[in-house]
Amino acid sequence: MLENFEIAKILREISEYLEMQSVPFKPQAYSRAASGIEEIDTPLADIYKSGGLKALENIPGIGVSIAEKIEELLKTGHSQYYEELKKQTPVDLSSLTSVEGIGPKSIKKLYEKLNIRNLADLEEAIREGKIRKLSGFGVKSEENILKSIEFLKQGGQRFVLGFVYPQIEVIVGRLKKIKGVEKISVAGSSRRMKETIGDLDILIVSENSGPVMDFFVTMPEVRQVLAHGETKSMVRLKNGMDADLRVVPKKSFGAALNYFTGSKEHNVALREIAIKKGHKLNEYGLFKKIPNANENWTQMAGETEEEIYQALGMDYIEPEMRENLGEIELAKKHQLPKLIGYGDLKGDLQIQTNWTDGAHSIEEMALAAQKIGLEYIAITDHTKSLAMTGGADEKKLLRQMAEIDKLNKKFDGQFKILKSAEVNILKDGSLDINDKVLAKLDIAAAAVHSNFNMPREKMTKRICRAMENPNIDLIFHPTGRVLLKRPAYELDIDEVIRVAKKTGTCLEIDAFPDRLDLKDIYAKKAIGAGVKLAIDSDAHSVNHLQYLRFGIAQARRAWAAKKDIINSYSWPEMLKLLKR
DNA sequence: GCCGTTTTCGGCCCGACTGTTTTCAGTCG
Repeated sequence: MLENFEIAKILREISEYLEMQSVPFKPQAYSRAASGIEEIDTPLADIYKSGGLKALENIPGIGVSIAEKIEELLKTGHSQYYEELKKQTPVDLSSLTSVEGIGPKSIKKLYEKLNIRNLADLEEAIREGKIRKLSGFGVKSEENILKSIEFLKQGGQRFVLGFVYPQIEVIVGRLKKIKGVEKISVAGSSRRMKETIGDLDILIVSENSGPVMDFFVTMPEVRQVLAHGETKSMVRLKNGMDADLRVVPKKSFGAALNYFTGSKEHNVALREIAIKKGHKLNEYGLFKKIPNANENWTQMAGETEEEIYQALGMDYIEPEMRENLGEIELAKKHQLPKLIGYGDLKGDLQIQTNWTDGAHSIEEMALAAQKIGLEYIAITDHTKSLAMTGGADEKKLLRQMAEIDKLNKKFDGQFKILKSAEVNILKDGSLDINDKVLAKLDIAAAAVHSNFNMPREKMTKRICRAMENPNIDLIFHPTGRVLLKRPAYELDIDEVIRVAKKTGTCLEIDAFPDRLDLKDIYAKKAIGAGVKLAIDSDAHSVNHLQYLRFGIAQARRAWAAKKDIINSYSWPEMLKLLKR
């Protein structure tokens, strides 16, 4: 049975094929349907089973025709319509569209003129100088395509943590329930909450590993079994990610967890400390020599990580900090910062609604935020120069403010909606909303959404000029990167941090999984300079609020304490921290 | 192909940028 993401992917490809043929309006319809499907947590198969075609049509963006195509996909695993389209242009759409600057029309031309079907074909054609001869392409296009392919290659087979996290939780949750599984934990970069991960490592303690392993290799997510043993199994999942499961003895669980969590650099440093003390640290435990017994070791610690760190003479180090960037020295001196916790946020300062490109109303977003325990949100719809989103002009912003006043009355102090905006920073650093209206907002944020290819100095000046505006409290996603897709624009981050400090402007950690912007090391720099940060979901729908977790993780990787994050304060206290 | 506190038919996010062109197609957000 096809899963939601697989069906969404097919609909999205249909949209791109229709785009190739310049079919009007249908591409957007298919693309919207795909987005609608990505928004829902219930499997389409279940929706269809319980309510048939009618239930499918209730999903936003899905009508009679697309519902029938989903029905066909669920029943047969195929779509005639999709396959007809694919036959006309049999190319690897998802990889080709991931090249920056290449869209459906170019893909069609490249296939028809040069028989290019995938990235390898494309790269070869460029090396042979064939692309520049096509009308509409030139030397510059070749250079840009090549640059983008190189960037994609560097990403390799990595996955954005936040996007695969739900699947990880399902797998771990299921394993946890198996009889005889005493302990379970993810390890590796997923436990350190790195922004992207290469594979998934899971450790368990169980007296009887056979049935656990059997279960693991036959999970519905598994595409291929790479190894299936008593203590270790490896599978490749349908999404292309590898997952390893190891069974370890109870007395070694902490040591194994420490070893497989890494980072490698952190582990090497720990092992050196052990050696200096005359001990030995490996994935089975921390051992000391038995006097007078040649090469005989006895275990000092290993069942938990805490006892290992303690035995090495230091405080427990949170996984997010284990990069050997000074955390070990602090742990020895008992001076580790108390990191902001996963439940410490009281508000969310970047929320999009259906006033622009969000999926839900202001009230729906507020209720969803309240449900996950937040006390306030700021509504930050796009502004007018971002035309594609229906960005707000001054008039529309004022209308929205009135609407928010009404809603706040309705919430009657139980929840607070703050008036804000994601104001667009124009090419010269000026803003597309006038100061008079900006001053009326509770909090205003600014961000760059266009002209990414500016020289470093110009881009730095542009952002700094926005920060000099007394009405701008916060800069959203300050470096503009999109993980595995687009690098950050050229920017002097030290200068941006300096001006942020000088002007009292806050910087954001955008928690959206493929942004995580500022990234950990920049956020750490900002905190070090005394700049306050905000952790925001950048939610475009109620489901996105859960992404806050990944922003908090990034902040923890940046050694942030609660006091460094403005939205860990109640809203009246938070407003007092702003420069306005 | 979808959708309706402007509509069950007639609209659909649209302006800027890039690199190719000599006035514009394609892509992006």
